[in-house]
Amino acid sequence: MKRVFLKDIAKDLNVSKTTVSLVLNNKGDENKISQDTQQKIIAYAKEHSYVPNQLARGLSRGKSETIGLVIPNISDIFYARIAGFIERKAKKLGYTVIFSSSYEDPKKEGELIQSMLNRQVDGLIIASTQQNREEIQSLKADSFPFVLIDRHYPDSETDYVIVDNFEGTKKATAHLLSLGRRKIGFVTLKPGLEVIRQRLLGYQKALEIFGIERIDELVHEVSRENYEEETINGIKQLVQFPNAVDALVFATHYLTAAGLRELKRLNIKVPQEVAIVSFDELEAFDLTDPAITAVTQPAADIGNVAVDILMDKIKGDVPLTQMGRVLDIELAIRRSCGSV
Amino acid sequence: MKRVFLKDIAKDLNVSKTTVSLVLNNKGDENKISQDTQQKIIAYAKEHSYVPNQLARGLSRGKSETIGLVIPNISDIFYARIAGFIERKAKKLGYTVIFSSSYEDPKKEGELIQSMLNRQVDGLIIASTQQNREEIQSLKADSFPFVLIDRHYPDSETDYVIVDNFEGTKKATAHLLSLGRRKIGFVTLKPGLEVIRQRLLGYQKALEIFGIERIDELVHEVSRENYEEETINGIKQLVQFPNAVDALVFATHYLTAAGLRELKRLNIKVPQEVAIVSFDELEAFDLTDPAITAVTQPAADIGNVAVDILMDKIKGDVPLTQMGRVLDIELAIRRSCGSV
DNA sequence: CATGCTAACTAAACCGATTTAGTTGTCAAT
DNA sequence: ATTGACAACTAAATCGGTTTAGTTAGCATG
Repeated sequence: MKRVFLKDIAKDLNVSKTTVSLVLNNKGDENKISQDTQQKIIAYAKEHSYVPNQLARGLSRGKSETIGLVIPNISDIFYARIAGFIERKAKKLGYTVIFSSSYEDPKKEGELIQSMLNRQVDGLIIASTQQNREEIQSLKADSFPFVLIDRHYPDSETDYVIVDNFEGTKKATAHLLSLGRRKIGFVTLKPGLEVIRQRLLGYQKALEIFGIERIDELVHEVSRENYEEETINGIKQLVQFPNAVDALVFATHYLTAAGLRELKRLNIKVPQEVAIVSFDELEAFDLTDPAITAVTQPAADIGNVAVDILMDKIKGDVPLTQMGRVLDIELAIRRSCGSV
Repeated sequence: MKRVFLKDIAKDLNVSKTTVSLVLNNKGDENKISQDTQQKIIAYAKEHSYVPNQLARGLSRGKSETIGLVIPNISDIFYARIAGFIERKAKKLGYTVIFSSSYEDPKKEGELIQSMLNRQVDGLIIASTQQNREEIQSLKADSFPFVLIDRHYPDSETDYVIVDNFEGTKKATAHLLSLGRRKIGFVTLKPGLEVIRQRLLGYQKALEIFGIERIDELVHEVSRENYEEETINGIKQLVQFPNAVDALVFATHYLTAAGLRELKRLNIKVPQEVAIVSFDELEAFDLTDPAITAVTQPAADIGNVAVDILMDKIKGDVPLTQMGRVLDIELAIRRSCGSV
């Protein structure tokens, strides 16, 4: 079956391209194209299964019905889940999603954003490395529609959808404290991301509330590139005199997995000797030994709300106001914290 | 900073659009544009950070430097991982990836493929619902570049990259048999997918090799939509007289997770009373209680090989021959099968 | 001095749509 | 018979590139 174009339909039906275009875009009535002609065109289009070339349409309309998704890593289940919700909702609204992973490289992130702009995306959803203020500011200056998710620039006024990271680790840590744990370690990433800073602050806040002295040595920071090895080393230190912990809070799901692996290797009983809580989770955290208490993030909401806001921006319905949405997290209490 | 176009560069430098286009596409030398002019143009482009509009370029060249990825579900860690590898490799080669999830709906899958074609993707990578032979055949008939992954149409000659599903469950089941288990159940999806059929056949083959009689009641098939509840019911039946199993093979990672959850709820000791093996895995399967023995799939290879083949097709280097690649799986032996 | 070559460029068509600014024909009202 | 209104269309510009098929000027050659 040969592909047909507007031109072909026009020629075959002895009408102009304009007429065909108007009819097929449902603007026949408002442009007073006769019912007769409309029927003819629609029938012909259906029969030859005409579909417009999106590149041509995009070029001439200046919109591509595409949104770009820039995330740290599509293979991370957290982002994969969000991507799923974004795609589903976007598709429902007639948009296609193109995505790229930055792997936390700010330079790459910048290139990805540029590349998406060249592809004329109508809007962007970005989980930023947070080292690209310039880029983001310039999007804003051009009033290009975009929404930040998961991570935002606290002192730049942009639209964003994030979770309450501070509250997350605060709640997690407080839960351990309320169960009587007193030497609580925190395994986290080296500073750089605001989300990570917030998680540290939440941990510290909980200690403060319970009147527990902060011991810097109990916070172990690992690099993203080499987190497995460094987490292993961290655990080894944290379970030993003089700062042997009785509980650990992990700042991400993969740190938790790496940490628990090492705790098992060391034959340390969880939660009896060391209780643990994870910020964010993997799918089988309810099946691990022990099941892992975790701060759960509302991936569906993040995705859906982000698309909602972005669509408002694209449609231009909303004024200039920037909307920040901070979603609540929940603590899924399982066995690893020692409370069950 | 205002966006500049070819036209602007041409006007400002008093040359033609043609010249600018040729130079910026590295065709200056072969078209005898003087070094002088070339320098000027390149410098100007760099200074004003010119980047071509990909829609326009795509429209006029008939290529979009985009590849489409159609998978059942981006939120499934298996596909998310593959997507990550595909994206990384494609990006390296200058391609952008657009993706869509079919959620196993053949009709939707067909629409997604069409929609991607309208967007002028240069090629497609598809993990098909396998209910769209027509669609796939027509791609082939048009000699449109595409590669099937994970699932293929066995009797259609297309390019594909799959894993050896048959061998996977055969190996898994044989392992259980070699450990002395004799009443082995199989929890799987209702028929429909060739991969699922292959997994069933592999399970049956292992039984045959060991001279064990097949008992139909030991195969429990669940629907995708309601797999959790149906798996729970299945487990309840499979651990009871008269067909109480001493081992279970699960056909997918999520069936395994649901199954293990129920086994725990029923207080059945794994692997002592019932050993289990999973086809495919979740990230924390080495941390579960007990750690789950699983057939592991080479996501990186699937993604990379698929892109390799697709690029060959797009470049047109290769003749018409269709290439099928069946990748080996491995059995990651952990505690749930009772051998450690 | 006409001819041919080549280096260095360019005009204009084209990709496949959308959209602006008309045009044409019919009919009713004056 | 003229005017105006309106229904039913359409020609051509436009989006921002790529590419084909030239053109022009300068120089060497017989």
